[in-house]
Amino acid sequence: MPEGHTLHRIARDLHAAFAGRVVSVSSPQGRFAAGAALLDEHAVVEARAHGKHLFVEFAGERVLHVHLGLIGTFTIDATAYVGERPVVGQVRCRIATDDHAADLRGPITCRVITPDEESAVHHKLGPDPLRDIDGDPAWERIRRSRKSVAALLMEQDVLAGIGNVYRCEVLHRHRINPMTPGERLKRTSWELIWSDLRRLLPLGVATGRIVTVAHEVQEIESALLEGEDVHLDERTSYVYKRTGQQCDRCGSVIRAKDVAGRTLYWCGNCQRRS
DNA sequence: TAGGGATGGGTAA
DNA sequence: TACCCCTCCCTAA
Repeated sequence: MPEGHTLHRIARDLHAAFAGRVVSVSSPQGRFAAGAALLDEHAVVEARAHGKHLFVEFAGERVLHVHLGLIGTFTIDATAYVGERPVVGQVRCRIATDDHAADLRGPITCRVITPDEESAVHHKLGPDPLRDIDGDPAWERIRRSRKSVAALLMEQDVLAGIGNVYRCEVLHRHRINPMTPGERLKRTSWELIWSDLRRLLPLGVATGRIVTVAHEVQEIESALLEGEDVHLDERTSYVYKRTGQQCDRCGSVIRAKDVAGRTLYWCGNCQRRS
């Protein structure tokens, strides 16, 4: 679930449900009881995301900082009735009003921080395609590194919000060899990557899914332009989790390799650009 | 129906 | 490098 688009979508939904409202905050599971007590019966000012980090600002200079990790989820639902909503599973934190309930499960980070501490988190993150127009700070890091572009795209202090799916897919979309060292990546290649991520991530926010295949990208973009609801039943990718299948573009067999503990998928035949 | 792997990343060893 | 968070989805039976 959680690459950057997921967190921005959650921030958007939390903001719509709770901004300007006094909320109840609890920890049904118990592990966040002390933090919840600091936020309970305070007003939500704003919810925002930077990369995979989520911040919910409350009145009184208190900020809820959440990172979902690999398995965390944060669901926001309109409640059909007033009152206590049944707790299902291990709910670390619940934010609720009379008409909405948001349940956080399985996060790697859930803590209350100060605005200064939030600034420190932002400071450690690279530019986020959903938040920043200028990607050059990432390029300055990449062009000085001997690590592969595949590794660099995953480093959150280089570029914030990109995970394994977007990195594999964006490199395939532009025929870039994932093993190219950052210092040998062409500036034009970087510009293609950055502008493409700026295009693709908002589609992820809008649909709640990672969309990278051209005909789906176009379908969703035109639907959004028309203000229509977007409906996608098929889950497709060019290379992600397609080991052994044929590359749509050249017919070669898609390969997989563990790169720094994560599975990189790519086509060794048509991804040759640097 | 059970079991394993993953769209992450910090910390301990 | 191993473990943890303990969810969700997919596959094998």
